Amino acid sequence: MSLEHILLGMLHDPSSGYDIKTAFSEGARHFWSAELSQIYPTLKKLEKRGWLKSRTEPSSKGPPRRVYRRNAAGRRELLHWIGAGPQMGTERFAYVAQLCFMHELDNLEATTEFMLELRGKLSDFLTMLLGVESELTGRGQAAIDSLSAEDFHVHLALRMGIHSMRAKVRWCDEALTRIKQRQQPRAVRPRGPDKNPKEVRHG
Amino acid sequence: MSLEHILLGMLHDPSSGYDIKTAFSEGARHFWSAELSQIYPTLKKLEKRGWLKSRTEPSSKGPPRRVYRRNAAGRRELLHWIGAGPQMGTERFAYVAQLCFMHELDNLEATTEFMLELRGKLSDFLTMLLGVESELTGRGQAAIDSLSAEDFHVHLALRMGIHSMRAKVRWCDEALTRIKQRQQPRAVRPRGPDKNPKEVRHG
DNA sequence: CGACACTATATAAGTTTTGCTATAGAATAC
DNA sequence: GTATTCTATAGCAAAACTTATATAGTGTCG
Repeated sequence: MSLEHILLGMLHDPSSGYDIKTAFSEGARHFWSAELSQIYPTLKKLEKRGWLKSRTEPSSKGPPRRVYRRNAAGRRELLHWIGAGPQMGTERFAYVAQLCFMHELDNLEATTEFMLELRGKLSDFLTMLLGVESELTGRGQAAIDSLSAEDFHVHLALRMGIHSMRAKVRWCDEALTRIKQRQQPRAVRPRGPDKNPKEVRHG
Repeated sequence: MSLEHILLGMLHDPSSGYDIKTAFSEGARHFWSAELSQIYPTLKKLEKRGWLKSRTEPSSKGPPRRVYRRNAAGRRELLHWIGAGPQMGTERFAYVAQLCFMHELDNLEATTEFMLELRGKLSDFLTMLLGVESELTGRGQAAIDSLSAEDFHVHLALRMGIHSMRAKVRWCDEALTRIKQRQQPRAVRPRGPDKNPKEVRHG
């Protein structure tokens, strides 16, 4: 189970279930996410297994917090997990399946609208990730060089989300171009080698 | 539930649970996947709900096949799903979490090894996707222009996987470069504006 | 002909994840 | 002063998903 190990990894610094949920809503969102109703029982399970220790802390702004922290056994388990090599889970993208099936609509306008909406969402996500990056590395290459070992690795991880989102936004643009091209199949091809075109309008 | 709708989408052409599993193992793998033990009960559920019809067919190489096909009600449900706009599920990448936590190891050699192994796996996946693409569009732009509406949309979907995988392979390369840079922090920066370097080895 | 691999369907058992609901103190808005 | 929102924990039901196992016909290799 990956969530168990991800919690172990996050609990180097002590934090509550609520803190972890907050982390998933912010920077960590590009690689994992979980609901509170999954986080709380998992924390309990990990403590029962002897990988975490908890204590209650008074809170200035709400009910008392139960703060968990990883112990030596938990660290051993974490190292075992990351030592087992990259874990490749199944990637699932419902929107790609939706796109696949849009041929049933028999007009490309719906596909265009779909891709535009998707582009907006992906682009918003990219913007968020770039914001997280500039918080981390703000002042250019010099700041990147002086990151702590932890932030260096977090930054590497963040770069994956940025590369991936940028690629997906570009994919949307490519798709929109292909759709336009298909809607006007008789248009001139830019800089084609054919000097005697036969399919051009208004030749 | 997405799997239900994905099965509805795939069952324009009649096929068995086994056929669908095969599709998930091949081209469709870059956007969804499911086990037989999840596919069979879902097909039954969809038939009970009146969205699919099934019949048994004799098979030349094994026990009789139960072949499902979407009906008009199933098509309506599918169109409703794709009309609701892009469904953005939670993306989960255990390997990015693993990378995040590798700072605990206090040496970058493990990180290098990890990224190299990951690069290999991602690159293999990319190769597979490019193979599927060339089966679909083999003979260049002309072949792309003459795709059926269905294959056109499938190709758009496939391009997402290709863009995304390519970006991830590039991310691995970038990460490996950053790691090297960090291991030799005193090396000359290429084409820097500083004409009087102070931190360069061997002058 | 027996072992093995492949095609095909099916179910049981268990895990993982989501969604909804309840409780409750503290801060903020109207 | 009441309503809403934020912080914080907890439990339950249902959905989604995985792993393991069972059955059975068919072809093939030795």
